[in-house]
Amino acid sequence: MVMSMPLIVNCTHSLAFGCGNISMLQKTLKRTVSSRERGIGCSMAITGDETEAGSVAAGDLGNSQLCNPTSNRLKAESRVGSLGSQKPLEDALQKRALRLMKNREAARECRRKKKEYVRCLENRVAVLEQQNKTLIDELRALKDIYQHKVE
DNA sequence: CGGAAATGCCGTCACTATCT
DNA sequence: AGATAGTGACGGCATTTCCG
Repeated sequence: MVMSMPLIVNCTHSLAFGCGNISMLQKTLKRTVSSRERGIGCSMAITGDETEAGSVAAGDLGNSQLCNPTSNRLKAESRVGSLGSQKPLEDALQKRALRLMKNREAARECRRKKKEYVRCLENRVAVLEQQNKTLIDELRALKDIYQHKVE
């Protein structure tokens, strides 16, 4: 799978819309644009052996779960169910709960991997900077020796 | 010391690539 | 074609840092 990483990972979200339908629409529109605008990326393959066990918080449920318990999709699913018996509704709800749970775990894993990837890159930068420093010193020493021989 | 800004983490949604 | 996994983007909340 081809993955792209934004160059700037963190950003502060200063605009605060609610959790209602309008905000969801705005969110969706904004997302659709922004995800296509992004052209620059870098592959997220971890090539180093500098791995580290990520500190993943235990799965306590967050706040935003309470924010929008009935999304548009759920409502649509519920509508389908309400036309017939109760069973399809239950199935839809169960299916949604399962999907959310899986996605929650996937997101956790994704973040863990991303952090590990960033750590690897940082380690690599540190190693390369050290190597660069060493090589510069070596070059300086050799130049020095050469200078003395010429004289 | 209190409020604002910054940062970190989380859950969710939308989208895409891949699998079956 | 539908199911699934992975991930970017977003908003919300908690905590930390900064500054008047």
